[in-house]
Amino acid sequence: MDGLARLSFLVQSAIARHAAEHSLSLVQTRLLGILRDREPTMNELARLLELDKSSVTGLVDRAERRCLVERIPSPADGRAVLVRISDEGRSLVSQVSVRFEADVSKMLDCLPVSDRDALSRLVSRLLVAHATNQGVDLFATTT
Amino acid sequence: MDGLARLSFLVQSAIARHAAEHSLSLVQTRLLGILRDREPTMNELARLLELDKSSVTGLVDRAERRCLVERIPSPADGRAVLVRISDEGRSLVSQVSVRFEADVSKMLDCLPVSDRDALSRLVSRLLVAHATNQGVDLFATTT
DNA sequence: CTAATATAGTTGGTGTCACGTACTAAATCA
DNA sequence: TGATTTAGTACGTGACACCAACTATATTAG
Repeated sequence: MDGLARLSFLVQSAIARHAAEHSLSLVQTRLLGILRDREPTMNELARLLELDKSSVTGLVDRAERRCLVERIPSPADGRAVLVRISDEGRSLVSQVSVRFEADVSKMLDCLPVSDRDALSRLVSRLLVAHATNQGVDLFATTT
Repeated sequence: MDGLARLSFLVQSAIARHAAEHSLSLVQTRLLGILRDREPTMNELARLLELDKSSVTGLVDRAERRCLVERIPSPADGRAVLVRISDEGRSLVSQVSVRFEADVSKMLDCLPVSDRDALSRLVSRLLVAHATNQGVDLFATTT
């Protein structure tokens, strides 16, 4: 299934294109996307992004320099830091997201509605399937 | 349709994981994937990868240093250079591709066969749809 | 309660990757 | 033939990713 790979490159480049309109990189956009509904520690962020923790330090540094996110000392753990998205960060990522979704809709326009629903259902199911596998993987690798 | 974005990150990270087993980056792998059935000039390569031509120089430099590709002077144009994949490059990319496809099949295992076919059909159709749009875009921008 | 260990995060060094600009050489146009 | 376009490279900069080493806080053992 080579098609999935090619589709993923298309999707990524669409996101990157809209992100670039706001001088955001793909990774910065992904960071902000994750922070929309979470306030994780650096460590959790590294796990969510599948990055080394030292990579996350630089990522958050650059985002913080642009006032897109904020480091908050964790009240629960003196070592830990919570990362919180700023209003500006939230605004930027939502603009990118809106434009990207417009792109996707346009691309889906050529499909009949029933196919669109089918696709949506299949994609969700794949994500769920992966999430469970991921759980297993994590369990396996951390043991 | 946030799902498509998340799926694309999953796919990319799966490819990256298998590529890393052979010390290949995602971009290097993509380069080799493109070269499997083509022998483009640097310029065409830049268009295929949607990169600046100066970026392609470095990309091919690093691949050539590892003997994964070869620069061939174009017989038709004294300025141009053709990029050809080597046997080793072909072998590496095919190994990555095999493992990735195994991943995908495993992920698809939890879907009924009819859904798998449906997904495959939908993905192909999206790619075709995009290709035509892309064609239009290219026509528009190059005119 | 202190000493050993584990954990959270940063720092510094290296390499990949992407871009813009400036350049060389070959092709094309006038 | 002289001017302009085109293919590719060189160089400088910055984002990004990793590893190894380090600091500081937490946790655990004795």
